[in-house]
Amino acid sequence: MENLINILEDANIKPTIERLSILNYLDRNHNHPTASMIFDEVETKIPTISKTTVYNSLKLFIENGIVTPLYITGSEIRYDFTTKPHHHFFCENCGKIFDLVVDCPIFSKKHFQGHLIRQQHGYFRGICKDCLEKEAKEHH
Amino acid sequence: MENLINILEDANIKPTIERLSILNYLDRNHNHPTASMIFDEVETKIPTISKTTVYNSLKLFIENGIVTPLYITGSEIRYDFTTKPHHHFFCENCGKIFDLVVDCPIFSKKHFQGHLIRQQHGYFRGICKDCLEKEAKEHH
DNA sequence: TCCATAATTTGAACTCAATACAAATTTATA
DNA sequence: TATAAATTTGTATTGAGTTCAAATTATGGA
Repeated sequence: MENLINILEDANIKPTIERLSILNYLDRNHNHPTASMIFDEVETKIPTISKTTVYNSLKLFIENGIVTPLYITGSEIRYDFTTKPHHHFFCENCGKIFDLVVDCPIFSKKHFQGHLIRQQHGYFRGICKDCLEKEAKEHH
Repeated sequence: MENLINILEDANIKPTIERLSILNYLDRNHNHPTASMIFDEVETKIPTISKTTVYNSLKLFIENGIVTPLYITGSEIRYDFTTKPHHHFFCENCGKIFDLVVDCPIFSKKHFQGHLIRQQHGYFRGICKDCLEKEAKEHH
């Protein structure tokens, strides 16, 4: 938790109890949650917290580069505690989003064909390994 | 237009005047439009068309693989007349989405780390070449 | 400690893309 | 032509995300 305070302070964000709790959730859950998922869990610890605070905090985190928004499902934004760049896989069956470590030669470039690159996203859609195996078992 | 009829029939979609008009728009405009942009233009030719028909048609096109939905901006879905796989660049300044031709070694794989791949998306965010040049000119 | 100011949080109202659904219309089939 | 099926339409609804002013909390000086 001390570590999370430092992360916020390094990003010039005052570490309020709400922000810490949200960041703590993201730190413990690398499952690319929605704002609702975050709210539901944090609410059990801070019953007075509002959804607006969750959105406000996430916006702050994004603006300061410690969280990355993922536009993958098309229905809602997923939030990713920014670590090192990686790809994502979205299972159209179970809805889970997995991290994929891909050796991508374009990653890390700051300029490309004259454009300034700030963020890079690679994501795949399909059926995940787990769902494929379950399916195979059912048809046995 | 004859060509578009074939595309729909090959996808087992009855080529109604509404669907043809929507596909015709996507064929003429490779600027990754929103459903609203499509509706606004098609409405000038078919004044009775409804937004629901636009959404229904796009859904049909997607299900049959002739259109790809892009979840890039986070606020609305963009539609891409499916041709060959390519990456996208989203300019955070002007909002335009460009096609990027990238030599990507992962593209075309049908399986990856045990997952079945149906779609692959690579997109970049930043400031586009045009906006960078305008900015440079202003600061002269 | 007290007070004034600033920062943060809250909750209700609102926006808007997308969906649901039943009625109306058009098209296909017997 | 009549009946059924497919398509379109328009209204109502959903729900993630935003707006904004009031309430609360934190900060810093006297």
